[in-house]
Amino acid sequence: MSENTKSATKARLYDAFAASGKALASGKRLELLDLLAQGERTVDALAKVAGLNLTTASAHLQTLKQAGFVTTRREGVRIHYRLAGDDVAQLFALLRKVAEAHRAAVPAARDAYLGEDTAVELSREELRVRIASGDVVVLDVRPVEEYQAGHIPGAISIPVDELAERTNELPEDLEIVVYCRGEYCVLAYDAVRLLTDLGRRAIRLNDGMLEWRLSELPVDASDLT
Amino acid sequence: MSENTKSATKARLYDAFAASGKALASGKRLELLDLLAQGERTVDALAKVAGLNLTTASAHLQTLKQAGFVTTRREGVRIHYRLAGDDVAQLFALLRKVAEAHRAAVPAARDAYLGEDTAVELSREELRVRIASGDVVVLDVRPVEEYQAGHIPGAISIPVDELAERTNELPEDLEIVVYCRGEYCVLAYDAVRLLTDLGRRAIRLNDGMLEWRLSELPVDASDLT
DNA sequence: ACAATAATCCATGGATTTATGGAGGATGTC
DNA sequence: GACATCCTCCATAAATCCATGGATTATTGT
Repeated sequence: MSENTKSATKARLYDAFAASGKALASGKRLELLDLLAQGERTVDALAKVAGLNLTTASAHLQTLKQAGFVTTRREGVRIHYRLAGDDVAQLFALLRKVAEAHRAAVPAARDAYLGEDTAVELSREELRVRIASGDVVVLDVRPVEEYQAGHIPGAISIPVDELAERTNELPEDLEIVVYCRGEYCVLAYDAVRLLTDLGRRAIRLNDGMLEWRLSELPVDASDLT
Repeated sequence: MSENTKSATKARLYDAFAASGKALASGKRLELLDLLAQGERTVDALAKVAGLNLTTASAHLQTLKQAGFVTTRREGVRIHYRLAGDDVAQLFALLRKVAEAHRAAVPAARDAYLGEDTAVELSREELRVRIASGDVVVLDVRPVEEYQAGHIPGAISIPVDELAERTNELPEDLEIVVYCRGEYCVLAYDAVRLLTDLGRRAIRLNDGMLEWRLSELPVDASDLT
């Protein structure tokens, strides 16, 4: 192999890796990955939740598919996208972690979005202990589909936008541990603020379903729809 | 916070992550990361090794710096770049792993570059056992600077382009275990082919220094400049 | 102060990417 | 078969990225 061919094939290999890197180079695509990490979804549903034009969403999903991050499954007239594997979720989580650790802009953007919440949080391990001892109730505030696709065993599902009128479904004497998609998901922050304002004892889980799944803790799924 | 502001701050957070993702979106930048994972280097040195115009290399390094992946240190007239942390190397390694697992183009490009080598390889654990039993010699074929920045304890340094005229430095009776930068580094492949042609018993370590470091195995460094 | 070296900054043209309408393909319903 | 639905493909204009040459800044040596 000549030196020229060699450096050309080398470039091709790095470019092949970069093709996957490119898929991580757009905020919208990361948002789609974040949603897909919760379970599979149709193009239409993803577009709506992410606030994207259908065509644009489809194009981004094609890019993710090219990168090998997602796979598709046709069911009748609609196409369901899902993550190609746990390693993809892991890569996504690590990208966020590294970015937060080394870029000042990230914590700033994070606080602007989530609210600069110094409130106490519970770690996964603490939560498991307290579930076992039975002195807490676990609340999942994600949309119902995501709860059905997989949730912490024993968790109650009340999507955050229904929470105000459904607080009566929560026992009054127990502390409420709230979680949602992951470390940067706003839903649990909002829910804790709402519950606290209503005089309930509510606390946030450190992170969310993404990290729970990645640490290989048990996950329950509903058979409904 | 209004719904509009909220979705704007949400977009800003995802875009902040994507800014780091963008740094992974170019083959040249990945090549620079790969080099930096071996130890710090000046802009000029990086440009030469990666075959880049100085200006272009500098621009790519700025991008990596913006992403938080590298930091700089000035020493007199030159500026040394280095990885911002082990987590960056980990992210890089995971990107490659995920890309290889889910994109057919990657294994193809890999074989084209490295040669479709079905030869036997040694895992890190096997190597540690055989080092302990003393029936192998470990050979580092990376450039000397990289060896000096950190190598497997006990390894001999002979850069691959000096290997042909320096084989006499290797003991004749022992099997030679060769390693270089990492899983996709061509140097050890070339070295094993060369040594085998010369009638030596040579075998490749599974991967290289990158993975050795990430698995927190002991690393030696020379004090020589 | 002056020159030399290393790296960054700036301007530019060419290639890619992104968002978005509109056309077209696949599937299911009537 | 006609039609509706969901999604992808195509064309296009705006924005961004990439490589490169020339100017500029920071540091060291004379």
